[in-house]
Amino acid sequence: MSPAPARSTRQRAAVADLLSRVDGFRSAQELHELLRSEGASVGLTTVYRHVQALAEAGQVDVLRHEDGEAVYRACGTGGHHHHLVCRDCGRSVEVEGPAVEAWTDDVAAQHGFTDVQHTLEIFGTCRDCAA
Amino acid sequence: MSPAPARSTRQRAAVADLLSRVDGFRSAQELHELLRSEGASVGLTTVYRHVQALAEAGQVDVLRHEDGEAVYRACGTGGHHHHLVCRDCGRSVEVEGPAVEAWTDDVAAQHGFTDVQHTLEIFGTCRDCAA
DNA sequence: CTTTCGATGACGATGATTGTCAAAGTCATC
DNA sequence: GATGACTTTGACAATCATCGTCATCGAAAG
Repeated sequence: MSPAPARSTRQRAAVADLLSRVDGFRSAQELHELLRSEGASVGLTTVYRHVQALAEAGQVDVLRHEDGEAVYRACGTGGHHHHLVCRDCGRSVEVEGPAVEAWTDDVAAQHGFTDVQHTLEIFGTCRDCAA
Repeated sequence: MSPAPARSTRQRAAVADLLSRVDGFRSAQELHELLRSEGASVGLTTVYRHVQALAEAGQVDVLRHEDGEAVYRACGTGGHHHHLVCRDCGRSVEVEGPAVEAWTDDVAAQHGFTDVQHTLEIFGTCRDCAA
């Protein structure tokens, strides 16, 4: 198999750049809107493709709103972490919880589960949105 | 406002009963399939309605697969708890983590977030499915 | 039994996501 | 700078879960 070249295109750069500038979780549709409003015309399909590629590459984190819509965010830390997300504005804080990691592995092992992963997200209303 | 009558119908009973017999998370579509295969004909729309009503009433738990599909399960414990879910067969174990609850509230408070909730699910492969 | 009104379900509508494929762009090479 | 091979793009159609509609059915009360 070929090592996947990954060409640099205007669209790829635009999506990656936008994600790095926004400090909250956004849906593909929202990102598409933002790009258009900034004058950078990128097809919706392309936004989906890049956002998913970045997610698979581990460069952005994905989670789901209550309604199931996928939202994306570029995170500073490359390692494993969780999020404290404002349910109003989408702004989020990256948090780590070593104790939680250990606990989940423990629980899984106790019940004979292997190949363990977990999801942990905290939702709330941030100070600004509480106004 | 009226106190919501909630009539007892064959369909309502069938959905509730099925959920109580199945020990794993199932999607509305899967539940609909199961009901049909058991001979109990219930409309898909009706399955959706009951499953959501039960979820709002706190009688079943909801979570989302990776692909965003909602899956439901009737849980024994009424209180707040989390799940250890087999990603192959959907079977799940209810677990509690008092330490985690405290930690999430703590973290949220530190960052000025209020009205806090959280989701925590552990995915793995159960012993049976590891074969 | 009859009336009343919520419950049902076939069907269409919605909305996010994915598949398709011709046209345009990128990169290595000449 | 031009060329060719191969990738990426994006308009559009297709999927798929889920929700809205509304005529019809059935449970419960009188």
